[in-house]
Amino acid sequence: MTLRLRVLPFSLQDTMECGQFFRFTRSGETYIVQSSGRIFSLWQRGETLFSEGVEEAFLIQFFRLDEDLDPILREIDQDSIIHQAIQDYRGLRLIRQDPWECLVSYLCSSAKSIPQIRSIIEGLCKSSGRKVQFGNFIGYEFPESLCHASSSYLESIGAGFRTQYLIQANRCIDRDQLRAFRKLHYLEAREKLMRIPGVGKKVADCVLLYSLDFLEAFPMDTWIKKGLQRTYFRGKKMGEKRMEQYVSRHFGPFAGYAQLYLYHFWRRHPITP
DNA sequence: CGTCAGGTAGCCA
DNA sequence: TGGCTACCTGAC
Repeated sequence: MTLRLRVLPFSLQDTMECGQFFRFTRSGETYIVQSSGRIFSLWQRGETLFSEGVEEAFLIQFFRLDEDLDPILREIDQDSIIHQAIQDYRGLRLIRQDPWECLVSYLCSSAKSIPQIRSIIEGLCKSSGRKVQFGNFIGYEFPESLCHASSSYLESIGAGFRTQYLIQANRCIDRDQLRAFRKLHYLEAREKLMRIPGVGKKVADCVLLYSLDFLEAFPMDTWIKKGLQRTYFRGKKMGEKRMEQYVSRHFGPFAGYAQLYLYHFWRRHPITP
């Protein structure tokens, strides 16, 4: 059965391909997505989002469709650069990921390109064994636990030094504990996440923003750093601390959305120093 | 063959 | 706080 939803503003392509989420494959105009134990397809025509294999309520929480995007964009629209990004990618939305899947994904992300991250994650999923089919597409479910993944297996799929992060994180945290962080204040939740081996500021902020509804989190990756330095600080060297304070004050409580737009923008218009 | 990558942790000034 | 390095590994 095909589901149709009218959504405005919404850009499926930017939302899927901006780098926040890894578990999808695209064929033509259609995306096959795996998240939270589901597998479903998505495509967009004009203002209508079509979907098969998933219920409406899930899509609404997945794409945060219950959140009115326009007022948020108005609020972060504080300068000409973000203004440009908003013009270009209006409808780019934050995806609400499963916290465990999100943590594991971003633990794999350090010093890896997106295709490499995806390949590690796919390897992990294959090891969990549970095969799922959707039309002609064969996928594998995200492992609930990494207890059965040996370190030699993790290395064989290219996890490298992230192997120990995965094994130790798996030992010390689970999905329910991650969910419980929602109740905390941002800095407190961040500090607790950073006690997990392999989780520093950047990964913590990704988990907070992409899966735990902390919209003030602003993951400082190298693209964003370069972009901020070049464009907002005229090439002047800035400490990371000052940059954090700046974006938090400049963009306010929805800074995470600003990060999403700027990141996407700078990846498409690479910074050449 | 060397360098570098969407990061973290550990050590030092 | 700021700065530097090693860490696995594959890509350029």
